[in-house]
Formats: sequence, structure tokens, C-alpha cells
Amino acid sequence: MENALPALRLLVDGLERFEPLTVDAREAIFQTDCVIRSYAAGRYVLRENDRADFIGVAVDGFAYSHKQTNSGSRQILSVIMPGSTLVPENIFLSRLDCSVQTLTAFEVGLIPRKALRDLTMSFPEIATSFGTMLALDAAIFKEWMLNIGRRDARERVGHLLCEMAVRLSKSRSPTDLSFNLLMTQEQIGDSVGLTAAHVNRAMKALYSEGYLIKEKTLLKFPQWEKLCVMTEFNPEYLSYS
Amino acid sequence: MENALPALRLLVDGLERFEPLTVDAREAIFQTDCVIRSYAAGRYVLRENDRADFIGVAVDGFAYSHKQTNSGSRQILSVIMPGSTLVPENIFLSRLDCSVQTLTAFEVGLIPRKALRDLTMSFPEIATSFGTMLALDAAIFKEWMLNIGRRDARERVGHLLCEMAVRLSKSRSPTDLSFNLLMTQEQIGDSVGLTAAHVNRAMKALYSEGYLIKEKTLLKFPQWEKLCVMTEFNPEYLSYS
DNA sequence: CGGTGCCTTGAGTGCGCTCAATTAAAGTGG
DNA sequence: CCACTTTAATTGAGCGCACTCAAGGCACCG
Repeated sequence: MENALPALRLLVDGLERFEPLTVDAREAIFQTDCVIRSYAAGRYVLRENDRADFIGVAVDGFAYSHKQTNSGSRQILSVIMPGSTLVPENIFLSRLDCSVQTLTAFEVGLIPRKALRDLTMSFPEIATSFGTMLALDAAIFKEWMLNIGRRDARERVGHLLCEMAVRLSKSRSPTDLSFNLLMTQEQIGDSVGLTAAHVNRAMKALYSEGYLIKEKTLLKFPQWEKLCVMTEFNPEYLSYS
Repeated sequence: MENALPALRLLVDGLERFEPLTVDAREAIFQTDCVIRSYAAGRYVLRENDRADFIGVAVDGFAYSHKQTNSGSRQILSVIMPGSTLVPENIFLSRLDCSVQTLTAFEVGLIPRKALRDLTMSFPEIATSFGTMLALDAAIFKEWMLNIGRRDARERVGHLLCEMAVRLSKSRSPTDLSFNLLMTQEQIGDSVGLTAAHVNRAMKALYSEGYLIKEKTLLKFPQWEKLCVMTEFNPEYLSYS
């Protein structure tokens, strides 16, 4: 498998975000089975209620997890970017509580869940690292609940865009916060509990107030600080120490 | 400390919800320092941004975790009931990403975070159990996001009440789903992203449609199944296997 | 028996929704 | 490279759900 090693390296990097693993633990992860699978944009990678037999690590491309209402309206729960573990909760639970769908062409490394479970039992540091990963994800969930439940449209959309900018910048220069916005306005709406039409109006306002500039798909933040104040975005929750 | 042992027992029960701990692990937890602290209704137990030096286990009474907007509006993130670990994320993170405030008179067992961290490193099963606990909490967060973002007022309130009924029944008879509703309508509103006034109207509708009956604080569900259908409540997410 | 907190209700407003039409952009195949 | 198709963005008109603000009722508590 061509990309199996990079996938495992991404997983290890993710786990070591706060505390380095021991050499043995790292080695054990690299010995793990890992199959690469590719998806076109818009495809399902995981489906709610399926059994969690594999844990995915995003190697390339973007995706999102979501839940749906019977009437068909959708709530996006998280945005998955390269290096993200897909629904890390499923290391500990055997059934999926949400679906994952691709946003772009997407490549995942799939690791058998059982293998990872066994590793958590042999290496407490690995279990703890996964715990930290879950806790960080939960911090984002909480911020999203506040965002969806208690902010108005402009603030919601702005806040989401700030979060994505910071999350994407971790892998790049921390001063240039521009990024390629790959979500449609409908998907943005599904992330923040709004309609596509209203996301459009909110973004129009953000453009005209000078908070955002868009060139093709590249989104720039000419007044980053001011936007953070307006949307009450404080990046700390993305990396609680 | 009078109630230290019951508090630790509750913690062990919580951790063993899916998989039994080994005797050694259980024993190690019981050896842990645990201080009981009591709070009156309406008091803060934990404050956002404080350092997480202790992990709390709810022994008696109810509380909730929340985040606030600068303008003062509040989003409740979770309802804490006897046996709940207060913000289990904080075993893995050293800073609090939300506050905890009591709903009623409240008693917690406080365990030094460092002691629990050390246990997770000595007993991988404990780390894994905490991971499962986080994953179960995350499943509730996700359902709440869907609830807040994509359902109307009546469904939101009904869904929350169904969830509370089931969560409370775990410790009692699973057929009698009635329970003492201790949240004010304002707090319900802060849980589901509505105003107190509108929660009132939604509940009025639920009463008049025969979905709910309230005697004093006791809330009954005369048409449980129908209410579950209406609110799309499916208790599976509370105990994903 | 007055106080205090919560519930209840009304009137009026507005934010975000719905639905539909139009424009723009991105693919796609010849 | 251009017609054709598809998908996304944009905008308007009108509606309605939930909000705001305020008043009144009720229950519990000292």
C-alpha cells in the first residue's frame, strides 16, 4: 500500500500533539495494518449505525461528519481535514453515531478497530492520547453548540470560518490565515444551523463590511482581529493544554 | 470523609458500564483520594478557563455544564446527574472549556486529576473506560447539535425531555419514565437554544396534545411512543454498544 | 402575609425560512 | 474550444417561528 505509512505517520502525529509516545508505542502503531482507500467528492465513507470495524485517518482531502433528521435536514457535526481521525469516538464504541461524507476527493487510511483497541490495552499512553483527541474534539462540539444555539447568522458563519482558518493554519504559516473554502453555502448552513440562502446573505454582509475577501475559492481575512472580536472567536478551545 | 467511598463506587460503576475493570484497577481507584464537597442550588462548581486540578463525580443532586456568550446568553452543554463525571474531558485536558453550575443542592466527590492521570498510565483499562465515557458524552453532544440546529421548538423541548427521562430511568425501573423535572423553563431554553417564553409555549402545546402531564414537578409521559416518534427520539445514542 | 422566583400570556417585531427566479461558475462531451 | 449540462451562488417577495418586552398569576418560603 503506497500511502499506508504516511497515514500511520499522520495518526502518530495526531496522538503526539500533546505528549510524545514512547518509542515502543510509536513502533507498534507503525506495525499496524493500514489500507488506503480513495473516494470521489460527495461519497459516503461511513454510515450512521454501521459497525465500526475500521478507524480512518484522513490522508488527503476534506470530509465532514453529520446526522440527519427524518425529514431530511442535516446537521454537520465536524469538518475532517488531512490528519484528522474520522470519528475517533469509534475506537471506544462499536457502532457509528454519525455518517461521514466527502467534501472533495478524499483518501483515508483504514486501520482495523480491533488492532487499535489492542494497542490501547498494551500501551496506556496510546489510550490516553486517544482520550486527549476525543477531549479536543469535544471542545469543538461544545463551541459549536454555543455557536448554533446562541449566535446570530453573521456571527455563526464568521465563527465557523475563523475556526476553519485556524485549524488549517496549524499545518502552515500561522500568520497567513487565508484558505481555500471548499464547502458550499448549503454545507456551511448545515454546519451552523442555517439555510443556504441565509448563509449567502450573511456572507454578503461579511464581505461588504470588509471582514472577508474571496478570490475564486481563496478566502482572506483582511481584518482578522476585528472579525474575531465580532464573532467572539477565541482559538484557545482548539488547543486546550 | 463520609461519602468518599460511595463517590468512588459511582465512578467505578460509570467506568464499568461497558467493560468490567480488573480487580486491581478497581482496587486502585478505591485507594484514591476523594474529598466530598457540597453546594447549594445555583452555585458554580467549576469555572471555564480554570485549571482542571480535580475531577468531580456527582454523588447527589443535579447540575449542568455551560458556556456563555459575551452578551451574556448561555448555552447549556450537558445535564449532570448522580453518577456523572463532571466534564470527563478534563482528565485529558488541563484547562476547563466550560463551567459547571448546580441545579439543586449538590454533592460532588473531588479526585485529584493527577491521581487519575497516573491511574490511566498504570491501568490501560481505566484509560479505555474513560475514553468510552467521553465517547458516550460526545454522542449526546452530537444529538444536541442536531436538536438545536435542525428541529423546531416543540421537537427540541420534547427531545430533551425524552432524553432526560431515559437517562434518569437507567437507575430505576425502565418502564416508568416519569421524573422530577428540576430545570426551570429558562434552563430548558438554554439547553435547546430557545427563550424561556417560547419554551413555555412549546410545553403548553405538548401538554394540550397529551404528550406530557405535569403534577407538581413530576413529569409524566402518557404517550411515550408517540412522543418519541414526534421528536425523533431514539435512545440508542445514550448507550452505543 | 409580603416577598421572590417561576410560570403564563399577550402584543408586536424581526430574523431567518420558503420558494422561486436569475446569474454565475464549473464540469463534460463532442 | 465551444455548446450543453450541472451545480452553486445570488437575489427577491412574502411568511412565520421564535424573540422581546411587559404584565399578571401562582406557588413556595421566610
